[in-house]
Amino acid sequence: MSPRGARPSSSASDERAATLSQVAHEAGVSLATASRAINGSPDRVVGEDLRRRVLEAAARLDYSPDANAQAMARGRTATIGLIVHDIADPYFSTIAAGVSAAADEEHLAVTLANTQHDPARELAFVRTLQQQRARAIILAGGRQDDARANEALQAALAGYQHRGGTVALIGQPVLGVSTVRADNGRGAAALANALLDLGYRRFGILSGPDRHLTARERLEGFIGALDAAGVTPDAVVASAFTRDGGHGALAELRERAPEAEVVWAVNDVMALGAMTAAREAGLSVPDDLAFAGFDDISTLRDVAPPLTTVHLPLEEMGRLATPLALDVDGGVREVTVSGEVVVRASTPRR
Amino acid sequence: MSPRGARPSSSASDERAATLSQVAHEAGVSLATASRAINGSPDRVVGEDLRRRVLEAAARLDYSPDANAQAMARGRTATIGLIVHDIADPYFSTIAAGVSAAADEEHLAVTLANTQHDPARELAFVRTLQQQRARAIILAGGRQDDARANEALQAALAGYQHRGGTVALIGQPVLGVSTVRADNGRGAAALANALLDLGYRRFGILSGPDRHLTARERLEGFIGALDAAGVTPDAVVASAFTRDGGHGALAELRERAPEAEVVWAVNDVMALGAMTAAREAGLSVPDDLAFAGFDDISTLRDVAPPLTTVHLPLEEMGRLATPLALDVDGGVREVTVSGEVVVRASTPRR
DNA sequence: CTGTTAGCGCGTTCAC
DNA sequence: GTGAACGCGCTAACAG
Repeated sequence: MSPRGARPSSSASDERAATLSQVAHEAGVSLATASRAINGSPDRVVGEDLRRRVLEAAARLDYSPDANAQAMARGRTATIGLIVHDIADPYFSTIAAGVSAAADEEHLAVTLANTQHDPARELAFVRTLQQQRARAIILAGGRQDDARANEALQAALAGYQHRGGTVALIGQPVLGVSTVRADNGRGAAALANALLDLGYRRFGILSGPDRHLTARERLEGFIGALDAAGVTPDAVVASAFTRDGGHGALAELRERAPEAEVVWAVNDVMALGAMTAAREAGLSVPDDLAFAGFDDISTLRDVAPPLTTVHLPLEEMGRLATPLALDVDGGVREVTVSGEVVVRASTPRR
Repeated sequence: MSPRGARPSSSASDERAATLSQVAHEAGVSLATASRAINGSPDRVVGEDLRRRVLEAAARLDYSPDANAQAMARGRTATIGLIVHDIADPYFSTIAAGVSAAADEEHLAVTLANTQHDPARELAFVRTLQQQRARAIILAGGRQDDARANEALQAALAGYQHRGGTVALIGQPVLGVSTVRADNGRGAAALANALLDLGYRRFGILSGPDRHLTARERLEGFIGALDAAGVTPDAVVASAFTRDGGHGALAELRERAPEAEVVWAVNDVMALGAMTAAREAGLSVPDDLAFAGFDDISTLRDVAPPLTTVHLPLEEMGRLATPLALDVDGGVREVTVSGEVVVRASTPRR
């Protein structure tokens, strides 16, 4: 193996990185001075000359501070944990992009945890992040109305917070921590009204799991608005909150609501899956059946016909969650973003 | 604030977590014994009785090992870094899901770095991950043929490796490290032949940036196959390797290749963007113009008409990269996955 | 402004 | 088997 890469000008180049004390030695100053020069604490009080000497020595040795040692000495890390249900889902990957961008600005590293929709894994990740002493945890994704799971999670988060960690949620504030939430009910109601305005009267609804709070909020908002207009949906079919959930549930919906003019799914991926299923069944969209969703994931830009939905600023939500999560002053805050109805060609006027 | 969460049975419950030595004290054993009992080093030589006492004490104190301290003492972390161009792009988020799953199995945490297509940021992340002493780094995304940027990156990676870090790429092996690569040339050629078989003779091509190696490999494979059949593309238009790149470049392609029967873009997101642009221009897909892509991102499941493409096992590629990245024995290995042509309705027989 | 000295929490030699 | 002591690399008092 020929030696490659950086080559310190002096002495032996070990397998391991140069340490601060080596830098200090090389610069002929004390450890403390080297530390101050390189880090420049709030009190940037190192003589310009020494400071320069240290920096040069560091460059010469290709010094790279050890974040673990710093974390240890400082008592806190520069890491933020992000827990999502499924990073491959555009909903979450967009949120992740937002969190990542915001974390970047704060010079924080992001540890990604992908639960694959498994509450047990979610719990395990909270513990792992606690071990890493992550400064904050952001939990993205709607909660379920599952007392046991929520209690376990809440206990784990409480333990984490008890030790100085801070937490934010993107979803529902059921856990007593700061939360970025979407005004699901209002958004869904607005969408329902928009569809009514367009002339739709026969609705088939693909709801998520009964206990999924986001699904429930949206469903209630939507049905409430229909109700106010004296309209009752032909059928409401529950399924998983995923693309495949929507895809698989369409057949039942058609059976139970053969007269439906429009199918509304509680999120976009479900709507897309259902739309595909409709096509597979030989239907034409939107002529035979119209479709609408919720979220406005970026994927929709290239879907035909363009899907009517409720726009949520997903990346922004990820961004917003970051300062909330980092907020140490213990206040439980709540930020609500509102959804905006976007009518597109998947729901033409009737 | 009412105290909530875990409550140690004994003494005061500090703001900070219980330490191993507290556990040792609580259990009436030495620090060393506690360490061995909880960790069970290769030499699991702690009496069953003591072991039990320690574990109980740990549970009572709600002990949570400090990963930073462990990393420090052990000399290595349990973290793997993942650098991607854009986590919101389905191509990368799917790879990320694969990496995440594989890392999970190895009990490694994943630090996510999102470069937003900026080489400078990429470099910065390599440094950050080095500071974190991440055990390995996975760089996903095709390289550019940019000597300066590549050299800088290569130097940074070499420094990282010099200090014991290991690296793997998902893309091209231009950096002298282990790589998971797709057989882009062969896949593209197979696609070209499939399109020829379907009766297409007039091709409009949306290539990526000239210096983008993945784009180039695919382009060359495709054109080579056309060539062998005595066919020359009507036009090749370069653009960004993104959805918007494809979307924006379609107009020029139509201008330069008005007779084209099919548009092939070097990746799916570009093809989708272009397809949308075609529709916006009033064309019907695939009747007026057929489309094909490359990658088979999951998004395609719900696109209409279904897009013909070359399937790449993206999640699997992320999975495969993980052991490669972790491989300490210094061998530069290369794994090639092959793409499989998938003909769908976006390219009907002519 | 700069240097000395304690730790941070844990793994790991060494002795016993 | 178990315990005592050292060190990982760095920051943060505390002195000068």
